[in-house]
Amino acid sequence: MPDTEKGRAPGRPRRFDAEKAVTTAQEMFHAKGYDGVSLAELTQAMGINPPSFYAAFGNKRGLYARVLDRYAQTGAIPIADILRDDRPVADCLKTLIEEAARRYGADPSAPGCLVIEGARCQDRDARAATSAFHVAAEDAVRAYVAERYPEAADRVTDYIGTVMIGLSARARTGHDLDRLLAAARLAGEALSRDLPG
Amino acid sequence: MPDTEKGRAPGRPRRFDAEKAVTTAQEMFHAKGYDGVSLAELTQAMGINPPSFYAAFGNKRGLYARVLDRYAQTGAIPIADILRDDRPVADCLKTLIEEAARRYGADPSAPGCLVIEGARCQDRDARAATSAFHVAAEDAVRAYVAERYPEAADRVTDYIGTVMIGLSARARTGHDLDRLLAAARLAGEALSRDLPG
DNA sequence: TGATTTCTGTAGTATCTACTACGTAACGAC
DNA sequence: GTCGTTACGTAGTAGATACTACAGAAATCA
Repeated sequence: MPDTEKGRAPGRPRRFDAEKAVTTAQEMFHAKGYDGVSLAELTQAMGINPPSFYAAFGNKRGLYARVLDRYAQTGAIPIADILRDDRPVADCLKTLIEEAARRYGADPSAPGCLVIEGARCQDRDARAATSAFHVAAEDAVRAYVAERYPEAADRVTDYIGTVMIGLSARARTGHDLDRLLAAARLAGEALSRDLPG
Repeated sequence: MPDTEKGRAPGRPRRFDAEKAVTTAQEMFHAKGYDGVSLAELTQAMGINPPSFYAAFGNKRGLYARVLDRYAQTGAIPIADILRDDRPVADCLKTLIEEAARRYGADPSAPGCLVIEGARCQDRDARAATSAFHVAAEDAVRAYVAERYPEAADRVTDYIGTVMIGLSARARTGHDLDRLLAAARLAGEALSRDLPG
């Protein structure tokens, strides 16, 4: 059974790189949002025609799902690495929101969080797709806090979510890294008070 | 010169109440956002046809401008009343964000802040219109803080803005009043720490 | 060599969007 | 009554949207 991986499938070979196209799409969705990017823009940026697009990705939502997967692996905040069991909970949560501020403000051409901003589009399915990622991230935070502060877990998780959404939105309205970081640091003060270490 | 106010203008009288139509539009924009409401939906809800709409409001943005004006007078947070000179700054700012949480979560059919959410639509002109209101509100907060804490004004204003945007977004994703208020109260803790009274 | 499979480009589709041309109806003024 | 003015309903406009039917091209398989 040789060439199981590269045993060229029959049929005319695809002339564009689908992975590269997903990367391009990620940049566009991050820059302008799901609603702000039209299929015509996508296909033009990819250098292909609509039929090739639909053959490769199914539809706009299908491409968006692949973009979200890619973002989760390459662009999203590594929550599990930041929320450590060997350090104070409040410190780790502060690190989390400061890291969010840094990433959201790092690239002015892709401001904010792709997932958070994607949750605000008009397309139901696209919103649902982002929601899954968002819920997973929130659950991770809640479980982390609950382990040492069960009573505070819901409240703190809501607060963290509120701040991160706010930071993402402020990044999108053009606030620079310094201002985002200052706001994140101030937001962290509430955690020191609520989670005495 | 009698009847200057009610000296009926010549021509066929308008058969619909423009003010009531603005109220209807406000509810719709607040419920679904600027992009989420089409002209067809607006005219249908108003019980009129497109030509009557355009004669009365100019275009969709014109109507939105009137909605924003109305919201500023009837639905927005009375910032000037909340930020008092005879009370600690941190207390007033806490009251501000808690009042925001209350209003954003008060009506599930009109969640969040009309201005804040309007700033996230795809139409440039509509965004600019909301931006004016948003900037004015932020300037009021900044000036208030600066009077007694000049060094902290920018940072605190950014933080307040971040939290309020976050609260508005969370209201829109269905969080109830209690959760919004709890997050707002926790957010207020940072102010106590940053603005020692 | 076909036969089969898959991709590609041309050229569309229906539907939605904000917006309007036009003829008529309803008023006040005279 | 007629005139001027304004609002009205009918029926559209152009442009954008996501998406596709179809025929031909380029590969593997027999």
